[in-house]
Order: sequence, then C-alpha cells, then structure tokens
Amino acid sequence: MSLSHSILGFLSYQSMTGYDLAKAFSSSVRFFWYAQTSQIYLELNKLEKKEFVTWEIIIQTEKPSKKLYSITQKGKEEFFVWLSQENDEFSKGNKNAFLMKVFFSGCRPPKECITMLSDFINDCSHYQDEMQQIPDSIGHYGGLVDQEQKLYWQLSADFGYSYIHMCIDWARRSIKKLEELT
Amino acid sequence: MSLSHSILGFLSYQSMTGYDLAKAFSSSVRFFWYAQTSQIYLELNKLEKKEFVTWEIIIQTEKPSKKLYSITQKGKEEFFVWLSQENDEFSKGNKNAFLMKVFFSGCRPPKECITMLSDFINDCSHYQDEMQQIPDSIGHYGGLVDQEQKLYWQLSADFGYSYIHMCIDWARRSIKKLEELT
DNA sequence: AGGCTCATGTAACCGGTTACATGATTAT
DNA sequence: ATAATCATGTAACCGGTTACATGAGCCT
Repeated sequence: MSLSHSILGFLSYQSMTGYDLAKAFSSSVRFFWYAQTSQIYLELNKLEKKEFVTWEIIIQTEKPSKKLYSITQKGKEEFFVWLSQENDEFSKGNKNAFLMKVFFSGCRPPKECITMLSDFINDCSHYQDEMQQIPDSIGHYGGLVDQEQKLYWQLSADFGYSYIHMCIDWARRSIKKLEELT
Repeated sequence: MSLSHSILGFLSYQSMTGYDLAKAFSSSVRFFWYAQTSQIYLELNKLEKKEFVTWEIIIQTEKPSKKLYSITQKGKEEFFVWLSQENDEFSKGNKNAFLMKVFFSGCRPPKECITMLSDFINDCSHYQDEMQQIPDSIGHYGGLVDQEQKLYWQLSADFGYSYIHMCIDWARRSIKKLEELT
C-alpha cells in the first residue's frame, strides 16, 4: 500500500484537503503513481480510522466549505516506518501490457507491430511534453519545502525522463529491426 | 486484463497445462508480467467459461494425470482483437513505490537514501543476472516457433535489458548528486 | 522415510478502477 | 443561464495477492 503512505507524505509537508491532494498528485507524482480523486477520499477515510490523520472543517466565504486533513504523530511514525522499509521493485508490480503485445506479435505482419511501436513513440513524446510541466508545478508547491527536498523531487522526475527517453530509443531500434525483415 | 490474453497467446503456440503455463511465464515474460501459479488456474477456469479454451485429461503413467488446455477458434479471435487494440501505457498502470520513497526522502538524512539507492542497484544487478537466463529458456521453448517469432521475444527482452541498464545509470547519478550534498 | 518435481486447486482479502452522484460558488 | 472550478463522496466491480490445501509418482 503506497498511495496511503504518499498521502501521509504530502500531509507531512502541510495540512491539505482531499481536493488539494488530488491536485498535488496529478502535478507531481502522477508519472509513477496515478491516483484517482475518488480513491484519495477513500484512503483518507481509512487513514482516519487508523488514527493516522485528523480533520477539521474550514468554512470559506467565497468557496464551499472543506475538510482540512492533518497528519497525526502516529501517522508520522507510520510514514517513517514505510520510508525505511525494504522494497523489491523488480520481482513484483511490473505489469506491462504493451510489452506483452510485442512479445506475441510474431503471429501478425511486421507492419502491424511497427505501427504499434510508432504509436508508442507518439504516446511517449506526448507524455514527455506533459512531464515538462511537472517542474513548474513542483515549483508552485516548492514554497512549502526547503531546497534539499526539491533535489529528491528532481531525482524522481529524472527517472521519468530517463525512462521515457529509453522507451523512445528502444522503440526506434525495434522498428529498425522489424524493417530489416521486409 | 492481460494475463488471460497472454495465456491465450501461449496456448496459440501449443496446448499446455496450467503447470506448463506457469513455467512458461516464469521463464519468459516474468520481467514484465509476474504471474502466480494459482492465478493461472483461476484464469483458465474463467477462459473456459467464456469458451476461449477447452481441455482434456491426459493420463500419464510415470507422472500424475494432467489437464491439457487448448485454445478454441473463439479464443483465437479474442486474442487477435486484444493484440490489435490500442493501449495507453503511460497514463495508467505505473505504480512505483520505490520512486515514491525517493520523492519523499527529503525528510531524512541523505545517507539513508544513498543506502536505499545502493540496495536498488544491487537488486538491479541481481535481476540482470536472472534475466541473462531468459534467452536460454526461450531457446528451450524455441522449438515451437519460427525464427520470426523469436525476434519479437528478443525485442521484449531488449526492453528489459535497456530498462535495467537505465535504472542502474540513474541510481548511480542520483547517488553522486546526493554525495555532493554532504 | 524424506524430499523433489509434477500437478491442481480454494478462500479470504485488498488495492485500485469505473461509474455514478451531489452541491456550492464564481465568472462570463 | 451555464460553464468552470471547488469540493466530497458512494457502490459495484475486478484483477491480482497471500495463504492454504492436497495428492501422485520418482529418486535416494
């Protein structure tokens, strides 16, 4: 369970509403953890039951009222335990339907796989563009934290850039190999 | 749902038992789709209900009897529909708990993150070694299919190699950046 | 007798998705 | 009016995990 822990992570920066959290997710970590708004509200309820967060109603005059969630001491402890836990990224959790299709593409004309790979490159490029905006939005939230925190944000974003770059390179190489077939 | 479709993919090569499928998965596609043995049996039942597969009991003298599954015409059609469907790999399905930890590591000493990244590199190397064995096991199954099919297997494996190489490079760069902090 | 490979499942659970549902306030 | 933004949820579903359970036949 990583969504709940990353919610705790964001709340450790400052208190936030479910709506704020949804925006924070989509403007920073969505390239490695896309979180649905509805799911965030569900997780907040679960975290409340575990006493990792509390909330208070904030009445606003110009906007609808909102529930401002804060992390508890218990929540902070849970967060730090999670942070220092070992994780095995490579043995589990990699589900790549696209690669599965590549794997099984021997039964159809090479041209179809080339098209699929071209589409993939387009998706990559599109995603690359979207990711360019992430540093801006991180800058927007950047006021909350010190310079050192930003370095870690940068590291995770670098992974994203490197990954997408690798994907494009691989797809181009693959297309070349398939074109040699014909 | 990609597990069920990749089961159909394997069955399109030849008829297999659940046990065979589990071995085929773990010796070929496990680096981008780890499948539990029990899950494979569950999926086979579902595929049977949808009339995508049929089975017959094979009585063996030296070994326990087994259920040999075969793909039906309906199953083949379903498989090809899946193959030619568009997929958006980048907007969904990327859940990376490790990157989440990197993202939130600003609140702890850089040394701890460096350790985490070193462990990550070790995991990568270990995984890299495991992946070296995949071409051999693909060769073992290779008798089933023609040379062209093998190219696609190679492409998907190349993705794996490139990915892991990228991971190691990124982790090394990140460690350097963190060491500059101290 | 003990361990290995071969072989097949069931049950409880869980994180996450999809779709649906609602309502306040502000700006045009 | 009506669209956009702000704001919060529920219900049904689903793919996959974890843990458990069983048993045949072979080898030493």
